[in-house]
Amino acid sequence: MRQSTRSTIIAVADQLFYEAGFYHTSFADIASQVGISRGNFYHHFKSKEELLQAVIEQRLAATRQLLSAWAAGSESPAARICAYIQIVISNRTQIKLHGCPVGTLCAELAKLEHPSLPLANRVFGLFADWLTEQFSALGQGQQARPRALKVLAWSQGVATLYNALQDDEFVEREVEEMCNWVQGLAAAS
Amino acid sequence: MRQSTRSTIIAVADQLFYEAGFYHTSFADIASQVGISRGNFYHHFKSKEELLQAVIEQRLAATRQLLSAWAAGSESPAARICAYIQIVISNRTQIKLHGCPVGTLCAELAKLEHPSLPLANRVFGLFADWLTEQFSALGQGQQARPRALKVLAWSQGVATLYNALQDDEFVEREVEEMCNWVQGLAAAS
DNA sequence: GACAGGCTAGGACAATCGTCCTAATCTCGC
DNA sequence: GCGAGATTAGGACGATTGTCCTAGCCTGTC
Repeated sequence: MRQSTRSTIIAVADQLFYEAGFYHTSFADIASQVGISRGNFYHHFKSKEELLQAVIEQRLAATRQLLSAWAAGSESPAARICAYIQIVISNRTQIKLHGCPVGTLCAELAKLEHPSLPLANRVFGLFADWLTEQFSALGQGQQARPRALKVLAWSQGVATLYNALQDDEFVEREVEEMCNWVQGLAAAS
Repeated sequence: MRQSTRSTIIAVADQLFYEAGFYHTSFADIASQVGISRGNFYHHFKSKEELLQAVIEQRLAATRQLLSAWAAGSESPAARICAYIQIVISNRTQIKLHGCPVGTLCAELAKLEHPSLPLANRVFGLFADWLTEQFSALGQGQQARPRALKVLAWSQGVATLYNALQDDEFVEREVEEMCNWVQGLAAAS
């Protein structure tokens, strides 16, 4: 049980930062959900910022693992890109309630002018680089990165609007169109 | 000078809510920028929520005025839709720093589970309805609303990613592609 | 020039925030 | 089973929050 308390704190903080925002989540909230006392925090993290860093680094690690799994699990680059696109569907319940975990955290930290903003933005970087690889493998050449960013921006926009409008058909329609577009690119190459 | 102080407070709060977020903006911040005392607030607004409502209602009024100006200023529906799309370019400096004012406020209020969230979402509704009208005038029929939401989501995604990645070329490229797509729809009808 | 009412400044208020301190408890090698 | 070090609970701290109260100022009317 050495690492357990620390990793539990990170997991709970991760979820609460997502649900309620970083700034709005207090140590009291996290402590009560973890089941530890408020003052005990500073044995594991010397500040709230250090906790945030740990949360983001855990997200980076989880994202790397997810991307590796997608890369290993799908045969074609187009199927891999569609695996990314489908995340909007598979996480729809959470996205409907709290938006995209990556986008909303980066937007909040930007407004707070928080020192960990560059670290948070690296999650976007992981997705962008991975998608760029897939579009390159699809034979898109110089167009690989622009198209990766297009897919990334598309998913952000869909998540934001889904959170606001709560329109299920909108999401399904957009996901289908986007997958069709990717498969069209694959067929043309 | 009857209404002036109240409207000054709203204008300052509007900007600060955008720059730093609603929750992170305190009465002390607003008061010091307006140049009034902190305790004097409650003569104009009986709570922070009432101030937020006034800010959102001012945004709704400003949005209606903007949309009317675009409707009056452009001949074709396609030109009107492109006027919307170009807002990402004309507001690029602010968007680069703080994201989209509409999207970031709605995302924050959703996480706070704030009672004014439905009111904030109505700003999205204004844009969605206006864009739907333009696509209808373009002869899109049943496709008008889906395409309006697509443009709305697109602008949200571009704003979010621009705020995170700070990539100027990305924005210019996306705006150009989106305008070309709209003009293509117009030519086909 | 007295008076009423809109407006303001300044501070008090309880609550909550992140942070820190200390003493008690637990765990484990010897 | 003893002692060192990791872990914990609980509370104190200064600062800040939204809110409220009160005494005074300003403006305009009779």
